[in-house]
Amino acid sequence: MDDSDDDIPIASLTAKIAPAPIIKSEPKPPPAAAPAAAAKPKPIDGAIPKKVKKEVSNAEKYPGLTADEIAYKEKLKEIKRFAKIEKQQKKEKKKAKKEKEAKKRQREDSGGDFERKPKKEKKPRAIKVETGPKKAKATDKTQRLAQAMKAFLWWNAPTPPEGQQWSTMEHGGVAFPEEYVPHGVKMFYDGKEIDLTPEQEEAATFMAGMDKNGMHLGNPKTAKIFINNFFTDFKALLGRGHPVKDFAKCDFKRISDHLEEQKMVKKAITDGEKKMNKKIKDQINFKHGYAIVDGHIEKVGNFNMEPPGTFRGRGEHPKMGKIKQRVLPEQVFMNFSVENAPPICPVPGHAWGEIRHDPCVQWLGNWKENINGQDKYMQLAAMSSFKGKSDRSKYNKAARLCGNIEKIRKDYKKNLTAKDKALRQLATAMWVIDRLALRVGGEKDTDEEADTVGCCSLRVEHMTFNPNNDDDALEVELEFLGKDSMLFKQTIDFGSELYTTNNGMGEQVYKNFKNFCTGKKKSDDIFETLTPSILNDHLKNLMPGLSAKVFRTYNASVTLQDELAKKEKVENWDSLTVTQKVTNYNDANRIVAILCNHQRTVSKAQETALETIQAKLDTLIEQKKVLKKILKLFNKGGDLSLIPKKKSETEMKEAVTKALENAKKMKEEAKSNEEKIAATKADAEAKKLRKEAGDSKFSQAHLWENQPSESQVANKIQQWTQKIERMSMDLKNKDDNKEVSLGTSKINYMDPRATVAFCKRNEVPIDRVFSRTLRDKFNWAMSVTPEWQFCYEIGLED
DNA sequence: CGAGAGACTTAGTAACTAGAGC
DNA sequence: GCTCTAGTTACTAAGTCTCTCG
Repeated sequence: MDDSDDDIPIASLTAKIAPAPIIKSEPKPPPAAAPAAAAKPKPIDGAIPKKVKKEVSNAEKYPGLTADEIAYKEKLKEIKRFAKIEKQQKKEKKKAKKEKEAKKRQREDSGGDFERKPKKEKKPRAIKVETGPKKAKATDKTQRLAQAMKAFLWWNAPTPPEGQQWSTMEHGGVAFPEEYVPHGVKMFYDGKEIDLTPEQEEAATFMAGMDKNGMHLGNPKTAKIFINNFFTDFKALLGRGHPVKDFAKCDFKRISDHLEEQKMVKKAITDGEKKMNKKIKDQINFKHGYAIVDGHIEKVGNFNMEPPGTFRGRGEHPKMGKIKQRVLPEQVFMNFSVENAPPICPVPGHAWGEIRHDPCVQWLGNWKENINGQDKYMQLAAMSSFKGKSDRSKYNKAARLCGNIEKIRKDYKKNLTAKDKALRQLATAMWVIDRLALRVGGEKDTDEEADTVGCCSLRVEHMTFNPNNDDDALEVELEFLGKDSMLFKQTIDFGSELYTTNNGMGEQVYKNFKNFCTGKKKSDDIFETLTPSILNDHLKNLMPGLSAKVFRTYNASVTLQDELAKKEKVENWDSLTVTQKVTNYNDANRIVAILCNHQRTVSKAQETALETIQAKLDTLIEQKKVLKKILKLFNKGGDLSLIPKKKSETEMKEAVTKALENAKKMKEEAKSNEEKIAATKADAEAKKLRKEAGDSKFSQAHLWENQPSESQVANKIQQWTQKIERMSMDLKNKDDNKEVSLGTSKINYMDPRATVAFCKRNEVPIDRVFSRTLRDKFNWAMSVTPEWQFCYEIGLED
């Protein structure tokens, strides 16, 4: 890893550049240079501006070339150097291996009973002389930065002045995506080639890159919206009087093929190039990925400016497909402390739009996107102190709800039967938010956004009374699209024990809903008197700081804790393995995820994978039947020559090896793009062949090349029984969980301290339930005792 | 008081990568 | 040692909630 200080932007930034009140970047290149530069060969990856000093010497080395071309040449050189070193290392390794084998052969040739070389006499171990402190194990810069961040325990540090988030803050600003480099591949209109300007070509390329079977174009309804929006923006780019008028006549096939080819070229990347790319990525990361806040290193969450493209709104978003424009530095605001040097604008000839020094907000950068006119922010990462503090106080607030929940439930229980309709609606909504864990559901403009709802915006059409035609039941089917257009579809039985015992008031809620829906149109609001602010204001009166979303956090955390406690009470709990305990934890997690309606869409690939497992399972079952028949032959003294034999696999194996070797060779030798594409194609073919060979092997795995013995057959039957059992369990698990997303509740809803305490009580390593990033995000929660409980008292900590 | 700006949290999906399994 | 898959991370859309302003 390069440790030169030119890639450390922050600590040395202040020292390196004089503080300037107005931000200006390097002088703008003459406008005529821009299109010319675009036509130049594209650098392999994000071009890192070289030092001025180096540029001068390079300019002498390559007279007549532009800076970009020089940078490109230099990069190529470096890649070649890497490749050379790698080749050399391989050669040496091979040589060493050869020598070792030769020696081995020599020993074997001498009859195997060779005389061992007399062992060299061991030198007496030198007495270590302590020369100073032990040298730390070599670590790379990323690791050292991670250690530095870990060393800062914000929960022990003094807090900034009231209302302020920080006292000093400096950072490297946002990184911008590379300028668009035209590929020159034409689109066709009505069978004819169309010339496009780089800007138009870029837009056409966005469309060409869309997955035809993806979530936008794969669905006829959304595809129509997407294409309409795209084409409107595209036509605006083409200008008035342009021959392109009808989307149906547009053909982007050539461009999509070109994109496919580019992907293949990228796949055929050598190890040297991979290393080079990683190095470049690291450098950008060091430059923009860290901030210094009140003297501590903090990780930045998002420092890459969102690149232009098509807007991918979810569900039936009315604006999906519109072109998301490229954001220029002039549109971006930077926020940092006044005494620090401003981040350098990385785009030559441009400057930041505005400079702020506002310590009351967390954001480092801010810009507006052109689709919905919404603000976007550059912020610190989830593991930072900013996020950690707000996360902890979120969970503590939810814990305080433990001590207030009885009072709140009493309050809405009383109001459920109030004479005032508004009060009854308020109480009913509170019941829904508490018991069904729905979001509050703010008002939405369906011309601008997808039509999704939450509690306050529920409409009559979302409720079906008596869906099962059972007049005695108090059942209601709730069906609507929630956040991210995720379907919520549940039949609520208000008469069930779940909603009637412990002051559940299920029957009353059912009555209220019936009452609120009568005499209304389908498109009318159920709670016409209620808004999120009325609801939240009321909640605030019951408990300071309380809002609707706290109920989701509270319910998720309490549910997790209760479910875990239930599991830990099982008699044989202590004898369970760590893996079994983790499975139990995941089961509890799943209950929370279902409560919060956290879903994921099953992708085509996942669906195919499931089908493959099912097919394999079917094969195994068939094979077991065959094995049983063979065993019968033994038992009944039948003709053993009838036992089917395994066909030779050698030929196929050899073909596969040959194809794979050939593809590898092609990949290594590929220089031009055409060769790289050919290599990737050959590789795909070889892998296909290998898969076929694997399938064929699997289909006769139960057989033998020679006649088996009875015990061999019996053994195999036992093996197959176990295999079938394992595979069906696996399939069932995968099928049950394919649509539930466990991650969201783990990241946002369940108090991490409950998980940490569970792990400590049960000697489950924390990394079995929290990934690296989650452990970093929840670093403040790691020190709790095994007895820790999610309760009112812990909420009083801050 | 309501609308909307502004700030921050919550969310699913696409892309990437580590490590289990052959 | 290599591949494939499951788990993880990056990305950015879509919510909630507070505060200000007219």
